[in-house]
Amino acid sequence: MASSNDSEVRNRSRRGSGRPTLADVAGLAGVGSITVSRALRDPERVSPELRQRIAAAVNELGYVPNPSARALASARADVIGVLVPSLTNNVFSEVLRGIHDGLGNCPLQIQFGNTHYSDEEEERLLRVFLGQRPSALIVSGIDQGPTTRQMLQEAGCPVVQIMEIGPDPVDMMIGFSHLEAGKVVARHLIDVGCKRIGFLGARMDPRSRRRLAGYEAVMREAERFDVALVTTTISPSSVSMGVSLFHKALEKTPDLDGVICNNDDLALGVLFACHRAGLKVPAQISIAGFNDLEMMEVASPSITSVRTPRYEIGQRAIAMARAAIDGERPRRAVVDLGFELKIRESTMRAAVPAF
Amino acid sequence: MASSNDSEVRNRSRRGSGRPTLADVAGLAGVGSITVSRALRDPERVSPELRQRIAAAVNELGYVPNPSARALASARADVIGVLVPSLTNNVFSEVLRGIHDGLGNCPLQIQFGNTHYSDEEEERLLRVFLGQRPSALIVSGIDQGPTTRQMLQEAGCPVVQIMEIGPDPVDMMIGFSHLEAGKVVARHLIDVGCKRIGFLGARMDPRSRRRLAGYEAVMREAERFDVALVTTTISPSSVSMGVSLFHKALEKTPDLDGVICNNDDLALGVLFACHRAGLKVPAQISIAGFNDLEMMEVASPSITSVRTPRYEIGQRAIAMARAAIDGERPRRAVVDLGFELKIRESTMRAAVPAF
DNA sequence: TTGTAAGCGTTATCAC
DNA sequence: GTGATAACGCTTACAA
Repeated sequence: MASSNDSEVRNRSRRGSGRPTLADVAGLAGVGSITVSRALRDPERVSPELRQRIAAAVNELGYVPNPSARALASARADVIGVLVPSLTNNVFSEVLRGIHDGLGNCPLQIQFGNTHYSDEEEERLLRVFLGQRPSALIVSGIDQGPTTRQMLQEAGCPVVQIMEIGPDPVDMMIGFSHLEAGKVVARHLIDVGCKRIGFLGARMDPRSRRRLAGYEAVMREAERFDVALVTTTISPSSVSMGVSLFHKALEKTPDLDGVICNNDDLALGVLFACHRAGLKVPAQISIAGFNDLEMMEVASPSITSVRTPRYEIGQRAIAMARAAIDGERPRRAVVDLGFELKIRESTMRAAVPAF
Repeated sequence: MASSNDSEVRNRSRRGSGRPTLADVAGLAGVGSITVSRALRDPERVSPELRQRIAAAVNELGYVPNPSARALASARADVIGVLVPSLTNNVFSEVLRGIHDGLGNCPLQIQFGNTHYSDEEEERLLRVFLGQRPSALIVSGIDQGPTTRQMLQEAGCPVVQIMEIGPDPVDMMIGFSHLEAGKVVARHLIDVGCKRIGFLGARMDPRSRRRLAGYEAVMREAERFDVALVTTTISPSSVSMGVSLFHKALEKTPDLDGVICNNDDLALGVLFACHRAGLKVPAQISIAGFNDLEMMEVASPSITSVRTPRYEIGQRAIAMARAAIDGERPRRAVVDLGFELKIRESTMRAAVPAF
């Protein structure tokens, strides 16, 4: 009998879930429970023979490890906390999909939090997450408030900021430059000969504002900027919001011949509004969106948009986090995944000479 | 000194996270740690005076409870496991949003799993979730495999099946009848005078199939059913898939004058395809979708669809789970949230006499 | 109402 | 390579 008193102790116990424990497996396999623990976590460190006996016992008992006990004993949970600002926005559903897929079948769990674009909520959720001693944290954006930022810095685990890049990462960053993206779209509309290029934006979170800043910079440089061309709202983005923003814009600037939308929902709304109003796209007005949702390519006309690497951001954020957890730590790494302007029918008109 | 040796023990400790514990709070407040535990979980059971001293100590120390320790000691985690088949599909993002919002700020955590429409994956994830001893489980659909169903039955916690209703709930159910929804749309297109009504479907998960069955039943009853009218694929749904399914359907049945789409993505694709082909909607062809995404109402023409209570399903599923956790158990409850046909321009043509 | 004692199931530590 | 022992931080059971 190699068995210690592990299992006897268990028999006397008054509480418990009734499910098999490490000690039960150990008893059945005739080894100490710590050996079972090792065999499960790092099989290399246990002799092949015991390894097999243990595997058999695990199978017979249908043993499933208790993650709470593991977390308590090791002072760290196999959980990655993920904070996103929205679940409605399909941009973030694709990020989440990338995160899930990036996980593969490694034994890490994802814990989501929806901040609803609120700094206070982000701080609150972070506090909750930190209470679990997560293995890593993934947060959206680079504009955390001072308290949140400090909490992240003192989190004691890898932190990945996603969606955007900037000069001063808490730890790691992965995304692209929204300012540049805004510039590229604006330049494109100027190149195809648009004179009065409007900007439509909803939500206007920090990333939206930076895309707007890119637009404004290019427009000023071309001496075409006009505040009346910018129409925004802090309300959430939607296709119908695209319709109403477009109507507002037309009221202010009836001579509009190009519209840059802060995302594809708005662009689709503008397209529908043009259909209804009998405006020819792109002959009378050009439309550009942002994110390049799948539908942009098959819309009629197809809509120019900026392809953003949403899925990749999620997937690689997890990869970076896992690498950091495993000790391969290129800390303070900033990864620029770039973006790609997809030029489509909605902006394909012959360039018009400047005068 | 009311303090026991709690804190002294802690000082000798060799492990630990360095973060304040219940015992530290107890020491500072001059009470036993169990009193702090009670004060935190059920303030009513502690005298106002101690309650206040404890609150002060918690604040001073910045104490955050350790959920692993709690879960281990109480043999149950404050976690609700949620299994959905997809994160891409915006139907489920709205369910998730409802779930999050239904939670409010109660101290329950959500653990998501994405089954990717796979029974095996569902079973695997369920096994993982069960290992955490969740407080409740929410699963999508009513077609779990036998193993999964048995695991759910033996889970020992409330189980809510969502999205659909059926005769034999594991525990609780909330959703609506997809068969009826399919029937209602088919009847509507017949009512507006369509003769050759096609059905377009992607993914074809069990709910899709039941909507198709509803369509087929009504079409047979009207003696208009024709297998050539049904065009489906097991590939995921998308707007571009709507375009290609529509092309396929037109090849088989060029006399198509109505299209019922299994969801709104497909319907949007059909609308775009009609635009490109110069087909007038609804004059030459009627289009109906499913789910009533926000964009259906502002599309041009606006698209008839079936409004489904996705957000409500999520929200009420959580409410039901919470009620059951709290012991108010109307077990084996089936809640039918219904649906609503939204008739819009895409099917608004004068009814044509039968001959 | 409050406290004591004894676990919950696992892992870190150190000895063999 | 393997094991006994003592935590990990909290809650249940029972006593006062």
